[in-house]
Amino acid sequence: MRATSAQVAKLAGVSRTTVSFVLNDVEKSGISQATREKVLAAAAQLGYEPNAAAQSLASGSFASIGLVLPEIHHLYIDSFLARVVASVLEEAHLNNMKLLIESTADEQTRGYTKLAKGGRVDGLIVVNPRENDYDELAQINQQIMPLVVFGSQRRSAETASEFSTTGSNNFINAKLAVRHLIGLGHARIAHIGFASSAFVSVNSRERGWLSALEEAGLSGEGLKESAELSAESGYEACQRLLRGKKSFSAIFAGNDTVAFGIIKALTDQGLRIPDDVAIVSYDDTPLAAFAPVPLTTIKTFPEEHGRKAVRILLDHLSGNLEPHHHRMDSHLIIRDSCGASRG
Amino acid sequence: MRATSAQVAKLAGVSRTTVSFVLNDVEKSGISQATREKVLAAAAQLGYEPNAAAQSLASGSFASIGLVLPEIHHLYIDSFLARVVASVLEEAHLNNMKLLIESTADEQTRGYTKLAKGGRVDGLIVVNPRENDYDELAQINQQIMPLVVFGSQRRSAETASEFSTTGSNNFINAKLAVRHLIGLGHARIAHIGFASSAFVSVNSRERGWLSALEEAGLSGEGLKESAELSAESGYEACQRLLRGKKSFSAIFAGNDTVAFGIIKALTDQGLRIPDDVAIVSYDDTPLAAFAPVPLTTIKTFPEEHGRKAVRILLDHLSGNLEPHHHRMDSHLIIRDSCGASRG
DNA sequence: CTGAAAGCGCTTACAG
DNA sequence: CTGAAAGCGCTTACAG
Repeated sequence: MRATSAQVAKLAGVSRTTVSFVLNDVEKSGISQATREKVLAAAAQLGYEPNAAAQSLASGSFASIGLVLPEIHHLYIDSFLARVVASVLEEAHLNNMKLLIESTADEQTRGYTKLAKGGRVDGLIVVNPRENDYDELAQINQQIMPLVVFGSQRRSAETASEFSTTGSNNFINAKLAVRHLIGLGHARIAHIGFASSAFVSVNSRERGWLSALEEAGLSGEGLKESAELSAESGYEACQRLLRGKKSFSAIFAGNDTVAFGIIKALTDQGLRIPDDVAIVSYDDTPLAAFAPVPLTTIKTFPEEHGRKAVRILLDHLSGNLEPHHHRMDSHLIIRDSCGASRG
Repeated sequence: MRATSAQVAKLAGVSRTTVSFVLNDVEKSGISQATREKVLAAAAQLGYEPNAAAQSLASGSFASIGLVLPEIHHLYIDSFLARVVASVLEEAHLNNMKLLIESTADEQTRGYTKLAKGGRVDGLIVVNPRENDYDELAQINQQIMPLVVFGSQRRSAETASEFSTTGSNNFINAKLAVRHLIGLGHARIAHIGFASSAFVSVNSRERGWLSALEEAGLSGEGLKESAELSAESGYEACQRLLRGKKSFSAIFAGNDTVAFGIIKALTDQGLRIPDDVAIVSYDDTPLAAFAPVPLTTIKTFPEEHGRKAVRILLDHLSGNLEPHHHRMDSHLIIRDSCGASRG
């Protein structure tokens, strides 16, 4: 069987206390260098690794964080989430934390609370929750464990301070994208959301689109469709738009993946991009530059936000409970799909 | 603070034993329906969730599996890994197992053993390991905990039985892809691997390419390049190929992501696909059909393999230690990039 | 059908 | 500088 700390103690000729102190680098317990080396040697000789369950139970900490993904289905399709997972994982490991991936499959009760209590984690990072989830999340943050929301913020400033958030400002960025199209002379600008607008990130982008239009005295009436994450669904949403009564000369795509479908739908229809329809999208995923028409898109920084979410969470875990809101300036990457590059 | 089983027991007027039996649905302990309901009610009233660390320590099981990714960097770039993560997660949750994501960043000592011992998991799924890792993996499987390797198998049949594996047969599939090109009349077929050939999956595809060539009396001499996962790296690898002395009329791309870069490199050079250069690639990622030239590609089933890996692992965990090797027939999805569809 | 008690392998005041 | 001992919150034979 596996070695225990008692065996290490015996082999080293010390107590289990000393073994624990040495292996955990406890500062104030001035263990002599000689003792320290004996313990280390004994541990190495036995291939000792502490039992994580016993450690957690005794210390009250799991040394783990939970990453909660909205619909695991998203991971299949969109590279955005994968980048979040990867960056959170890296940063967690850098800080000697394990990472558990959770998802909230259940439709009615999202089950965040159960996750928090039974999740063998010390804190939670919740990616792109729904508007409806916010109360439960705030309660968890207050009563159970610290929590950072990735990818969306609450609308009202008043309640925004309940828990920490990181992520791009969807509203402002969407506005930036649509203003760019307006600046290029477009007046009929459609929008295809990348998922249900129950997701805060989705409806924030939609509101940004609308807000930019209104600012310019334009209307989005009849020019909105929703996709369901995949390029296929973007293709279909664009077809619905084409079949609609309203004409349009530009599309603000909810994200790059959906934009791939939009490009194909337009092309199949014989329309040229950007000549007949200009496109601006969102995310700057790794393939955006390799699309059939290289995508003009909002570059966000999911990796940065992911790492920052971990750091904020660790800060909370170490006692600083002041909520923190991390934003980074996104910007538009101009490629071919918007038509701007041709002067 | 959080409720404990003692509090639930007290509120329900029973012992902690009974609470444990009811909450864990222990079969043979014929708890009366009345008692059962009392316990459930008390647990619900207190919002009781068992402490996972205590459960693990007492039961000796973590109810968790570890998913070990080769280089976490891959996740940033290639959608293939994301599909594996998603499917493994789904299947794990279906079986009430938690999922920890691990990675093996360290170059020299991969650290699988440490992961296994300190990983608070009951078993491991290891994705695309390197050839060098196999001995350590076999040892873990034998001495520490069951383990399933995803995405590659050992070359020799003799040692293949040491641990279970799932994944597509890279060698055979690569051969299939290259034979298809040969069948279309191509005689100078280049290959661009998607990563270092230290990865078993990479060098298996390369061997498949070579084997198909040799079978047809062709040579691959001077026609091999390696990318590093990204579309950009595929672009550059293709440029190197174009600068080389050997001419070629077709490319077998190591995966779809790399193929996106290859398409752009060829197009930028004024070459037409498939007229001047035909392409067949590997994976059938969600965007393969939306590439500038829709990709003819090997369709594998990462989600199926991911789910199967979990099921095999659970089977091992429940005592059946017979190694299992799961393969599925892959096939070629014909789209435009190979030229076959134009008859 | 149910309870008292040992035990899982650590950590951590506390005492020396 | 180091050790004896309590305790973390469960599970699980065992006894009744």
